[in-house]
Amino acid sequence: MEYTTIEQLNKFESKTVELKGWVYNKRGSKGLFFIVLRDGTGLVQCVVNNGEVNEASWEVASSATQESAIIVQGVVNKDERQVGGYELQVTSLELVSIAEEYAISPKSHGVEFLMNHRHLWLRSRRQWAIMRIRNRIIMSIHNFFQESGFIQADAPILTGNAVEGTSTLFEIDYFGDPAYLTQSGQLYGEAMAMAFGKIYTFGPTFRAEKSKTRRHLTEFWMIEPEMAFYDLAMNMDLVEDFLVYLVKDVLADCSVELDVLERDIEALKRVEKPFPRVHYSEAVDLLKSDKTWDMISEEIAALKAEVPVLEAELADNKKRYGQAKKWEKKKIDAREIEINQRQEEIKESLRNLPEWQESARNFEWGSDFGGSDETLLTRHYDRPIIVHRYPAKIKAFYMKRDPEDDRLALGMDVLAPEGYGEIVGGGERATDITFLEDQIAAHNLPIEVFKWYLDLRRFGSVPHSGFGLGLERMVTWICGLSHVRETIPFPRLLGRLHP
RNA sequence: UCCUCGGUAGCUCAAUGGUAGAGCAUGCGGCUGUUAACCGCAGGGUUGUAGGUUCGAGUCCUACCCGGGGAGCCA
Repeated sequence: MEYTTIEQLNKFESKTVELKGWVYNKRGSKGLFFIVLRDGTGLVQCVVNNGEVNEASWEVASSATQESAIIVQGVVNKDERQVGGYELQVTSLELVSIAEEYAISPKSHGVEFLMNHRHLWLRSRRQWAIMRIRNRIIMSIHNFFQESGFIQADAPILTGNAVEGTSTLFEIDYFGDPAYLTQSGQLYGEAMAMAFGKIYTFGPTFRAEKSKTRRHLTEFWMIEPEMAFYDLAMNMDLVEDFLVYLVKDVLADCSVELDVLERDIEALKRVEKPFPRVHYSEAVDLLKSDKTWDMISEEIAALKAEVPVLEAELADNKKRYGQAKKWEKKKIDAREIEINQRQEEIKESLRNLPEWQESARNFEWGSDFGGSDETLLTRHYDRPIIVHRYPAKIKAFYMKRDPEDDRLALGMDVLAPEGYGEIVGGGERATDITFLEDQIAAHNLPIEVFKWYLDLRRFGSVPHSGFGLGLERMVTWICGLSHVRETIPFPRLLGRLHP
């Protein structure tokens, strides 16, 4: 008998194995129980037959509650109908510990409830799939850079100054002096690139802005490569290769996870080189175009047409309800909830879309794109796009100017498709010390704290570039989720510090 | 900070201003191939808080508290 994990069951067909895990779900009848076992690597249905196990094992099967810990021995059978494709015919069962009444039942729950039980919610199947994909992406990130001659070099988390002077940071007391939790490893990354050539940082990042949206966390993980002797074009080539590489790995290794999440694989398969490269001015024109206006009008019309259809179904269901059998009533009730939720979604979209439409049309050259603008831009394409050369005044002080148009900075953002928006921000850095000194003054930043940074331009200044990838936003997009909060084990959000 | 939507049983949700309900979960009973199993029975409520309007408030009004979504800002 061999102890193994659910993930490895395909190597033990028709053999007897031992599994250790938790009861994910249980159903059964007088002499037969179906226990869905969860061990962290997957799920498997264990069949306990009264006639085939001893009394002690049968007692464990009858008394085990949801999330009770058990050790199961049994024969592995291939069964295509089951989750994971295998089933265990149980020969013996041992109870490790009985679980109290479990809060998260197999039915649906609201966001607040689940967030309050995040420590338990992580055991659920969707969360399992998301965390495994997160893990796969992290591994691929390291592989990509390590294979390409980068070394990982970490930037400090505690800093004495705000990097860009724009964001609101978390302030702490550092032995009597004010200090901040880092909002970016950027400047340190540049120093390390001058030391090692090509580096990447991978660590937590903190933003104290009071953003309450599906794209924001107050604590998130960022990957920031920085490369000496790279210009903007090379930087864009790198980010393109990088993202294609990550998506390919997830598609190759996480088909089960993507399936659990019901992710549209085709959308991910379209993530191929080359990504459209859209000049800021071009993006502004597209945003203000009739094409964008009409696209939204069509969407509004489609949503408006959906309302009477839903209402008709609701009325029809109500009519049938009186005479419906019990199981039909349950179906009607469930459908009613679905319809109500859909109606709320439509209402919200109908509130938002006209505003988006107006704001896109009235967009002024020189402003930064808002969340809705990014969504609208990406809807014109089937894969990520790279928007480059933004107005300098909306970008950080260290951005190099476009030699062909001084109003522009050599920055670039990658916008993910399907409405996911900005996942990468980066660009080519300024090399001229006088320019940087002027910029620091123009941004009202204290020159003293940038003394060390300016040294980088004093001793062998070279063209260099880099970017930052928001891990959680990447995972949200790859998994096709509606909110970043599910992409990190214990999300920190505005108003959320526990558990 | 501002805009917007919401708060009813442990959970998810119903309830033209007129007797607060259902499903799940829990307990008991039935069923040897179930797939969020099913069937029967039972327990379970100060409708977020405080006021107000009314013969009568879950429903209308005011204030506050908590949560969702969005703006600003950003990965």
